[in-house]
Amino acid sequence: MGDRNRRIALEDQPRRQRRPQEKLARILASATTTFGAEGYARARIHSVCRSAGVSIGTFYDHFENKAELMLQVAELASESLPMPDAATLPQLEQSIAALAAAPTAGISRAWLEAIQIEPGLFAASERLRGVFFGRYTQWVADARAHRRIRSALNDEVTARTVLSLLREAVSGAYGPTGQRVSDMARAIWFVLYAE
Amino acid sequence: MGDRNRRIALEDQPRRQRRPQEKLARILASATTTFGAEGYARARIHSVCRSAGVSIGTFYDHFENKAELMLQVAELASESLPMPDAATLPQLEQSIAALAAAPTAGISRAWLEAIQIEPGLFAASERLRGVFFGRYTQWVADARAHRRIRSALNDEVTARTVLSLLREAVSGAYGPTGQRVSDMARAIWFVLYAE
Amino acid sequence: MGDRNRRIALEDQPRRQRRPQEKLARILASATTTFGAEGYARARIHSVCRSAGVSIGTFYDHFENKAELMLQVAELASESLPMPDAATLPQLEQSIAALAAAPTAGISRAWLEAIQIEPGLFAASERLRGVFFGRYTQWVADARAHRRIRSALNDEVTARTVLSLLREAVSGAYGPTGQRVSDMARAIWFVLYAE
Amino acid sequence: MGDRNRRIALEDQPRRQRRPQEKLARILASATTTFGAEGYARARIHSVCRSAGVSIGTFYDHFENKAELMLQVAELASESLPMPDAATLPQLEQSIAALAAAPTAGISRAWLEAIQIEPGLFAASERLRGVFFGRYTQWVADARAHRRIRSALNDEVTARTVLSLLREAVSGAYGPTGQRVSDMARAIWFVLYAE
DNA sequence: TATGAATGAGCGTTCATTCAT
DNA sequence: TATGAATGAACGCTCATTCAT
Repeated sequence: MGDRNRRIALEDQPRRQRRPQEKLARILASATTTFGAEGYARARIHSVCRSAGVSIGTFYDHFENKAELMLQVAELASESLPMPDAATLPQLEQSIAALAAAPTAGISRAWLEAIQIEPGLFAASERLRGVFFGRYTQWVADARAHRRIRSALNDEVTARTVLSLLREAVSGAYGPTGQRVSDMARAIWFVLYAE
Repeated sequence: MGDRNRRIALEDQPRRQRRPQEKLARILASATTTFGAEGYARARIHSVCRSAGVSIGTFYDHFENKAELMLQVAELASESLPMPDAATLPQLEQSIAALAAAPTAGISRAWLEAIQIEPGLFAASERLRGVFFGRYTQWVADARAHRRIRSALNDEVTARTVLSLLREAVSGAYGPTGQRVSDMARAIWFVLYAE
Repeated sequence: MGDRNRRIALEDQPRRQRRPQEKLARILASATTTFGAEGYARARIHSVCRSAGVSIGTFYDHFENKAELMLQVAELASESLPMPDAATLPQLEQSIAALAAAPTAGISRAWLEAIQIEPGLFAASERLRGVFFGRYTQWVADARAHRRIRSALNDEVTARTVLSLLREAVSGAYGPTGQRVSDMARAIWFVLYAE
Repeated sequence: MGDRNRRIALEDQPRRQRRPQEKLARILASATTTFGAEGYARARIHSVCRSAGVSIGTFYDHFENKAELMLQVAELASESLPMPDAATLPQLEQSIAALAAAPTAGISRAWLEAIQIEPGLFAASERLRGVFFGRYTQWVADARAHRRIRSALNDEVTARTVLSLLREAVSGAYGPTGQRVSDMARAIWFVLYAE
């Protein structure tokens, strides 16, 4: 029922009623979900458009091609990605659970897939990598500074480790989400604070 | 005897007309390389067959479809995957470097991609996950037993962490391989042995 | 008076908000260039409008569709097309060079392409053909009368020949323009005046 | 009736019955007709395949893409194009009429369209141009030698003129074919032999 | 009168899979 | 048993045209 009504409702809306800005946002939101759920190659522009309530033509008014959509989705995800709160282990676990439940959860894997397929994404991938590693290295340094930790694992290696474990936590295909998140929270806690 | 000689002669030839068993092996080897390098979706059956020196028809005599090929490749990789040698950090690093250079290096990511795309692979993925986690949990336990370590991180969580970091080491898309391997070796060493 | 001044002021502006008449003229000029350069099918209404400084909506207020634009461009070109000056060979060559440099140069080929694609243009093409052939036959007759030539090639055939060679000269895809123009000027001179 | 039966007949044929060579030939024949009738851009691969009785996949086994098909069609047309017989005016007219009735008649215009659209065809167009001009210049020289003609129009310019007029004759969009062919035959005769 | 965001049919192309030989 | 030519659904993307503002 909801589905049918919704479709009718959308069709009943006059052509220009929804604001342009909103359309772009809806495309990005839809793409985030779709790329996250299906990966890059498998995600179909058609589906992204349909679930955004937007025509294919409109999509191509906003994006050059599929690769550019992926790029914008990845950049949006990277900007809006909050650093997990590592004050206590329960808080860390909660932060990661929130990350895993967010629409951006699968974007990391989709991005890894995309940069392998699309040569044009290479430069951007280098840049995003730098941004991410930099932010996480800082985050590691800050978290440890609070506790005056001197780990055997330096901040850079720890950051790379944390990123890898976060990816496992939020978009791992293996095992029930709860267990995964909990396990990875422990692991991250350990690499952060064990002396 | 003539027959035998002929067979031997044929085996000396670099391609074609070898025994069926060998064809299957060549397909699997070729698929391992191809899936590892290109990922699941991007890999083309055509390419696998060509680089195996086998016709497409022959391929479909041995495998139901692309998914089954992926499954057999994954199972072969899981069986033949040697446990890294974690006696010393340099040895661990060397083991991981060997893993990264092996043809199976990219299979893990290709598998993750495949189980997302092919619904029929779900059951197998559950099974393989069990096998892998079990083997690595045992490996962790053994490694720690040698050193009488009592880590804050239990063996199961450590195993899952190690697997995630190994994946990052061998098929991460980011950064130069040497640095990646070296960093991940340190991280794995740390989660294994820090008390 | 204020009104008048304002209008003048507006005309001084290079773009936008001029009188409707002028918009139509700008569209036609832009379309002439675009069709000439790109051909009919490849030319995009979007580009024509943008380089005319006119919105797509305004365009469709003036023209039913792409075919009608082509028609008006072709008719404008046929009306404004000056007959080459065939008093002397150098003058003929110069006239043709001017034709080749004019924005209308490529219209002939675009028109040929358009009447093949758009069934609705058939009637107009018949009419334009009559106009063209009539004018050129007259031009041939006049040119020959000046010199009291009695060619073995009658005026109608000569006109058709001249038109074909002019098309080759101004929009031939082959060879450098200068050579092409020079060669075709000679050929036209020959079919006009050889007895 | 013929049409229906034909279609059924084709469907009844087993998959591999028609010889491979024949398929390629059928594609080329179909493409020649289609490109000739519709031009390059308007011709649809789909139509070419359907009228060749071949699937799209098969088409792409034989040709890289649409541009390569056009190239092969153009080269085939250029190879098989017989030089018109210019012994007498009636024979010349008959030769041109045969050219106009041949499937290759429209290829010249389609080719001109294609090289404008496809950058990859540029090199080939230069080569084909050289071949054509060379062959026609020789043809002009031979024809004139038979009659010991010394025209005011040199052989190269004449060849270019003849090519332009032949194009007008065989694929001109204007006027009934018979008249067109007859007119152009006269014009060609004139530029060849008038002293 | 003027705008340009929105539409979607239709294009060229790919590739897993089939089956006559 | 082995082959590879053949298939066609499905993809990413274009652009003439419409219509709410």
